[in-house]
Amino acid sequence: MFYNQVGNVALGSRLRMLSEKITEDAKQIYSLYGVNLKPKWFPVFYVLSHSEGKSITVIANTIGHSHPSVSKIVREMAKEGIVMENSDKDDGRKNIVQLTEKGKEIAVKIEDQYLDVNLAVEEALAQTQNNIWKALDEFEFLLDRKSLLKRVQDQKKIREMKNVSIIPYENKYITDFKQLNKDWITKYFKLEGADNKVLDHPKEYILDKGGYIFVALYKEEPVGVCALLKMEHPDYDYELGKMAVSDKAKGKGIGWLLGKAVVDKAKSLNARNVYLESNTKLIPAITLYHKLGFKKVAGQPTPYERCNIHMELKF
Amino acid sequence: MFYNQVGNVALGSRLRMLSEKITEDAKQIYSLYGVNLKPKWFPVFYVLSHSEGKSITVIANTIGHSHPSVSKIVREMAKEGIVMENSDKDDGRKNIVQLTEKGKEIAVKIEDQYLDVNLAVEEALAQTQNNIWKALDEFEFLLDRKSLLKRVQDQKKIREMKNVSIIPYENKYITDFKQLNKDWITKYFKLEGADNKVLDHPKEYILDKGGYIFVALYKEEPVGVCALLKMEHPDYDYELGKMAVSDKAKGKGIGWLLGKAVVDKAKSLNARNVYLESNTKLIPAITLYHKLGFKKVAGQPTPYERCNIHMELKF
DNA sequence: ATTAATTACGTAACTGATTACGCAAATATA
DNA sequence: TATATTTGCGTAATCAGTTACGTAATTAAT
Repeated sequence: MFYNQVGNVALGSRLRMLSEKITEDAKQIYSLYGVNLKPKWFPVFYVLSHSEGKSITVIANTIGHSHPSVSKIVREMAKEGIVMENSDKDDGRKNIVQLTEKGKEIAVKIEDQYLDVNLAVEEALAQTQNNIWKALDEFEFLLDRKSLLKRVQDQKKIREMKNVSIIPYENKYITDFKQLNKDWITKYFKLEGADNKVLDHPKEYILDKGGYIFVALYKEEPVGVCALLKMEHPDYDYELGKMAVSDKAKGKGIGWLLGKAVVDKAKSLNARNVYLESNTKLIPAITLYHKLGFKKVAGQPTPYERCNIHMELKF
Repeated sequence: MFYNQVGNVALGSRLRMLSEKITEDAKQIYSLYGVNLKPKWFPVFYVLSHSEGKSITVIANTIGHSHPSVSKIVREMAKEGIVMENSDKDDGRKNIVQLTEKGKEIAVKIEDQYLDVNLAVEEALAQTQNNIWKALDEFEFLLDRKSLLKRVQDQKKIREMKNVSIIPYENKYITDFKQLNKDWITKYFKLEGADNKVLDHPKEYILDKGGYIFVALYKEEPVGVCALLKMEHPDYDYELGKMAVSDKAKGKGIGWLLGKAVVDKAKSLNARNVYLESNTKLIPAITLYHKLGFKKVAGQPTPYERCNIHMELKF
């Protein structure tokens, strides 16, 4: 069968098809019992047969339909004399729907049908290994906790992370190092003197001073950079800085991989800690730093105007 | 949740709702991958990406849609430049659809999406006790073997049989005995002299001669009758006759219960066999006699014109 | 006490499927 | 070879739901 071959991508279509098949039979089942109800009326009818009048939106919410859907169904049922509509005395907007005498007669007649359908389905399900009701319950529970979309997004990220490699800086990446940083800085702030100095001469200002730079490649193309800078400070040994990830490569976990590489490097150098400066406007960056284990600390003097938050990761 | 409360009657609705939820997410998943496909196009797209051109009906049959549905989908996809249509050289009626270059590019792009969706769903399903795919397989298999309608019908019959009681004839049923028989005879044939004799005087012509009559009550109301008549014949001991079931009580297994009662009575009387006469036009009756164990035999002389088949049950 | 926001619900338009129907091409039959 | 039947597929109408939007009634805020 086609849907077994296609795989999980087509679960939606398959569910719809089974649903149609069942509804088709349902139509005939109603006529079998001489009950003049359309299958689509059933959820509304059921709600009303267990209560003394409910408003349109209340019905819609309990059965999980939109209110126009209920509105239409109620009108059809009213035409058949199964329900009657009255506006609420206290709230003129509300349309209170309840079963007529005829409707109540149907409610009695239909009891046998409930019994038979329940037994028929139960008997069938008893023969299965995987109970479809329970399967639906479980699957809906899982989707409630985390939507299909989110699950696929996560899977995408995991797969794409495999195409990302973090390598040590080489001189050929000098323009990428500058451009990637320039891009994000100018997007949110403006380039400062200190930026130009470091971005134009990474060797002199970072590497030669005992620092390190990492480059993230996505399918061999440089899409992110991050530096570990040596600090001359009594309390701090290293600083994480110049982290930049290209916009088109966002959402692949590249920032996390770069941060991890820098932190791991610092650890391997027996650093006591890593320090960093950022701006609270950069919410995704701050979130990332938290994930990496950084905590907010009181500020240090900094040459950068844009900096308004200071963080530290203690080993 | 509503649908758990309602029970099996609403399985169709519930499946549809989950299907909608999934399709909703699917829409966003496509855009996540920059693939310009509507979810509803997917089955058609999938078929085409695995073949070199197929006709509308062939696609419709493989994906289990109606052909107008495929026709519309193809037109939409053609408008987007994803597929192209050409009429078949050998058969001018056929519209052969295949992917364009653009379509093939999408087919490549979408591969990653297949992978991610599959893994995402599989990961979710791994956490369930009742696998929804397997549940669907099993349930569809069961429905293929016996439709939901048939299952409910059977259940209805079983329940209604419980409301049927088979009791010995009493004089107060004399009009029912006559009317029920008259109804079916005049519906298919015409009343004969022999009929009137027996129907007007059951005591004289049946009971006093060593025969028996049974009455079927449905909810205390007489809805069927059947007689076991003593025969004066070297080969046959008893005859099953005057079986009648009211139209409004058909499909409740009443005929079977009456037949069973008569046959059991004959057995308890140490009869060697039971004989009967009928007409091949009465297909449900003949089927019932077969179910009770009667077999066709060569005819005996009979006072009834309508009789064209003779059957015997040997103990 | 106004004014603004929210709520209830009806109408209209849209969506993704279906069945019904009709025409033309191909195939079977007399 | 002419006619009847079957097949392929497009168009139209329908169905069961949706979203979008407008209006009136109620409730909240100034």
